[in-house]
Amino acid sequence: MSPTYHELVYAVVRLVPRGRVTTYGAIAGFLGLGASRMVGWALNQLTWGSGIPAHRVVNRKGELSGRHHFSSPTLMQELLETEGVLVADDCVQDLKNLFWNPSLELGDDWEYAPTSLNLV
DNA sequence: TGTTTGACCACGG
DNA sequence: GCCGTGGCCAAAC
Repeated sequence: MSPTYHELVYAVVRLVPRGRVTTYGAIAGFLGLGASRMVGWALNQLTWGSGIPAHRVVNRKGELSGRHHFSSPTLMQELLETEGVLVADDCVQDLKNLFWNPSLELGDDWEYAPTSLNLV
């Protein structure tokens, strides 16, 4: 079964460590989607049953652009702060330091594998 | 089947 | 360094 870009995005987001954040563009570029919007759209399909830490995905400015899609507008910030990520004015502080680069951490030869979905 | 939309990004002024 | 514009690809209407 060929994975859709949703599944690719989900797999990558699940691999984001606690206390770290990544960006839509990083995921899009890493997956070679070429369209960062698709990442956001894919995450829009997420539900709390998916077990995907979507709160660790922010836009390139570090702003919590997707907070409005959570159960509560402040939930995203709460989750990040719980993981030790400083958030102020809906923006991740010290994004440059907390940024998690998929292609750098996983390597350019990383491939989607169903087993990745079993990780939490 | 064609149009619109979307949790965005890069670029130019 | 901020603002406007184009592009990007797939799903929803």
